[in-house]
Amino acid sequence: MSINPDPEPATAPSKPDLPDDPLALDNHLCFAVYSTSHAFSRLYRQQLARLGLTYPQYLVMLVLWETAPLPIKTIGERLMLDSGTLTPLLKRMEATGLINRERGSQDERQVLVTPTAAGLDLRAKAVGLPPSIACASGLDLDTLRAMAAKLTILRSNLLDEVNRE
Amino acid sequence: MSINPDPEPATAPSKPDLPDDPLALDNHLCFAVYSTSHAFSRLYRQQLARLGLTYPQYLVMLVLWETAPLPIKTIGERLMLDSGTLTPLLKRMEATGLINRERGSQDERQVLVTPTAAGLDLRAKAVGLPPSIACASGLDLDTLRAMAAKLTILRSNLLDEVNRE
DNA sequence: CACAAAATGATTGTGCACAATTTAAATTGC
DNA sequence: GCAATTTAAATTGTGCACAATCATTTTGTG
Repeated sequence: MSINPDPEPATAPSKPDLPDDPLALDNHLCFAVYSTSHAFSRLYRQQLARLGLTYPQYLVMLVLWETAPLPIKTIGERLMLDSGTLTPLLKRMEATGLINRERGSQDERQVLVTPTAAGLDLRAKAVGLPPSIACASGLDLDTLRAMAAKLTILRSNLLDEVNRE
Repeated sequence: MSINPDPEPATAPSKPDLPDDPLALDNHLCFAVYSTSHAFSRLYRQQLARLGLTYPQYLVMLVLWETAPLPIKTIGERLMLDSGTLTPLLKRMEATGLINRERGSQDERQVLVTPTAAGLDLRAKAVGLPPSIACASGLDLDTLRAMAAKLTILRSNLLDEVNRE
């Protein structure tokens, strides 16, 4: 980590006792990502309330609006979530009438997830969200695009390391 | 959102049916942040296992290694977490012997959190982590610093919007 | 064909996050 | 001086995340 924007002023640091401490919270990129993720989640919670969706449920709908039906496995690969997360989440979405779940006919192991008519209708109410959030971000589209691209590279590198054990 | 790096190639888009769909998952910066946060969490889970810490517990220790004792309120402001998250988390940390919790003497509402000797000793085992994670990120320090700075601005803008209702 | 290995989800258990409410203590306003 | 308000934590309830494990089905190989 060690993300300290100050080039060691040596005279008037904001934290005199920790001029360039790698263990300082503010030097942790992971915390910037973690806390920004929570900030997104809170803003989406407000915006998604009227759609009756949580943020992870919104992500599932994004995937299903692109392609459907899909097995849970594919949804999990797309969102990087496992069955321990998705099985109960999808059961809640089925209970609220947004999706249907049924075993695949040619492969009985799979559970195919399909949006209901209500789930498809929700898309029209969701189209206003991305522009609204982009506006709230206060950053221009080029900056947002550049951040997403760098984060995707970072994520890929981190996951490579995780899988290297 | 609308984070599409392609300037509308019109001829060979990677997703022919969704050339520049604002509702496409890959156009959501929030998902890049969300999934990168999970990737960090998984890598830290591996690295922190030998310290007996979860990632949020590690963040609490970072705060306490900077300043202690601290009331729960201050820890929550620093990490942007509320008492509903911190109270049980700190109780678990007390149970594992990393911190002590005691009511403040001058203000009986407060619970002051202090690292134990074991909690302070853990710092020596944690110093290797930030460089290890920075290496795993595969990005140079300037890039990491720049990302953290932009995320901090983004987070601030998002939270302003949340509090504007 | 048989049968071991792999793939797909479901289940179980732990630990965050957070909204909403409650309790108790401190502060304020009159 | 004391009721009304504010503040700090705790509690309650819901919903992710994820490791570990299990059951079922499919597939690969002799």
